[in-house]
Amino acid sequence: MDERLLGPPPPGGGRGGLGLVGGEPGGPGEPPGGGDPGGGSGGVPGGRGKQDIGDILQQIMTITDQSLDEAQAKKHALNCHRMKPALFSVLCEIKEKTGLSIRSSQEEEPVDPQLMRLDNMLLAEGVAGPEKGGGSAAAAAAAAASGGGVSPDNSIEHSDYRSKLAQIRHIYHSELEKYEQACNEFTTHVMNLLREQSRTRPVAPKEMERMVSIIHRKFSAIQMQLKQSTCEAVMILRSRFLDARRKRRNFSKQATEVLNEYFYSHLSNPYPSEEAKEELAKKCGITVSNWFGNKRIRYKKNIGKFQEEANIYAVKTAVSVTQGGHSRTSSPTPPSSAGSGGSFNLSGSGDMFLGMPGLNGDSYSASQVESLRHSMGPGGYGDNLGGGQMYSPREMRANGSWQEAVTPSSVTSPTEGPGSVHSDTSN
DNA sequence: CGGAATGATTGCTT
DNA sequence: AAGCAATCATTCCG
Repeated sequence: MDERLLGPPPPGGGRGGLGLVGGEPGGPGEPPGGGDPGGGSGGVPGGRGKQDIGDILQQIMTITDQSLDEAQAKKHALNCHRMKPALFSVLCEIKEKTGLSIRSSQEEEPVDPQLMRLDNMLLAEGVAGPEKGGGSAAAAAAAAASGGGVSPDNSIEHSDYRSKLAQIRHIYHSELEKYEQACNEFTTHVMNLLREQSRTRPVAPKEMERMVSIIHRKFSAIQMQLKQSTCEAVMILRSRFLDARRKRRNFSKQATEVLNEYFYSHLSNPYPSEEAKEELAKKCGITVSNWFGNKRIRYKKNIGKFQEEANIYAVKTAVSVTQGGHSRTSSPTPPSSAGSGGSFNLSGSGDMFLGMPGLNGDSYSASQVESLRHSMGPGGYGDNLGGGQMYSPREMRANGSWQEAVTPSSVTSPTEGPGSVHSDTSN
C-alpha cells in the first residue's frame, strides 16, 4: 500500500529507464530480485510487467504533479502509526532470512574481455585517452608515415581523416559524459530513495552498495554499446580513408615532374636503385615503384606518344646541365644526388649520345636524328643538345630490351649505370 | 558524359 | 623479391 507511494520511481523507473536508454545487453543480468529495491517488502504494482517510457513518464508526472503531497501525507501517517515499529521489526526479520540468498550471488564482477578489447582499440585509435594527445599522436604518426610532410595529397587526406576522427572522438566523449552524469544522477536518486525507504523497511548498507553496483553495471553495459558503435565508426572511417587501395589521387605536378626527370634522364636504365627510389619517394611522397613500373611499360608500349615528353624533359635536363657545366659521364653520381641537379641526370645518357655517333655505325643514329627532328618540331632547341639528349631513339632500340640488355640488379648500383650503357652501345 | 590519363592491384615470370 | 603485363578504378578533361 504505502510502498507504492515510495516504490514506483526507483524500481519501475530504474529498470525502465536503463533498459530503454541502453538496450538490454542481456548478458550479466541481475540476480533474482536484485534489481528491485522494494522487492524485499513486496512487489511494486506500478513497476511490474512491461512498461514503456510513456507509461513511466506519465506515472512520474502524475506523482510529481498531483499525488506527491498526498503521498507525503500518507507516508507521514504511516510513520506515525502505532503499529509501525512492530511492522518494521517483522520486515527486518524477513529480510534477515532472505538476505543471504541475495548476497551470495553478488560479488563477482569479472573484467569483460570484450570491453577491454574495445577500450584498447579506442585508445589505440586515439579516440579514448587524453583529449588532444590521442589525436595529435595519430596525426604525428600519419605525418611520419607520409615521410615528413612532403606529400600534400596524403596530408590532405590525413587531415580529413583526422577531422572526422576528432568528430567521432568528440561525440564519444560527450556521450560518455552524458552517460556518466546520468549514472551519477540515477545513483543518487536511488540512494536517496533507499535511504528514505530505510525508514519504512530495513535496508542494509550492503544492499545499497549492491544497488549501486547494479546500476553501474547497467550503465557500463550502455557504455559498452557506445564504445562498440564508436569502434565501428572508426573502422568504417579507416576503411574509407586509410585503405587507399582503390582510392587514387593523381600525383602532384611537381612529383610527376621529378619522377619524369629521373626517368628520362635515366632512360637507358630507368631502374632506380633502392636508394634512388627512397630519395625520389621522399621528394615526391609517393609510391615510386608503381610509378616506374607503369611508366616503363607505358613508355615501351607507346614510345611515340612519350617522345614529346621525353624531349621536353631532355631539354630541361640539358638546360640545367649547360648551366651547371658539362658533366663527365665517368663520374658516377650516386642516386641520392639524382634529383639535385642535371649534372647527374645527363651524365648517364647525354654524354653517351654525344659520343655515340662517332663510335658506332650510323645505322640507327640516323633514325635517332629523324625521330628527334620529328618530335622536336621546328626550331629545335639547340641541335647538339637535342641530338645528344635524344635518349629516346636509342632507347627505342634498347628499350625493348631494357630487361635483357641491362641486368636490373647490377644496375642497382649507380656507379655502373653509365658503364653498362657503354657496353650496350658497343654492341 | 565518354574517353584518355594514371595510380594501384593482381598474376605470372625470372 | 623485383619486374612485367594486364586490368581495375578513379580522376581529368574536352
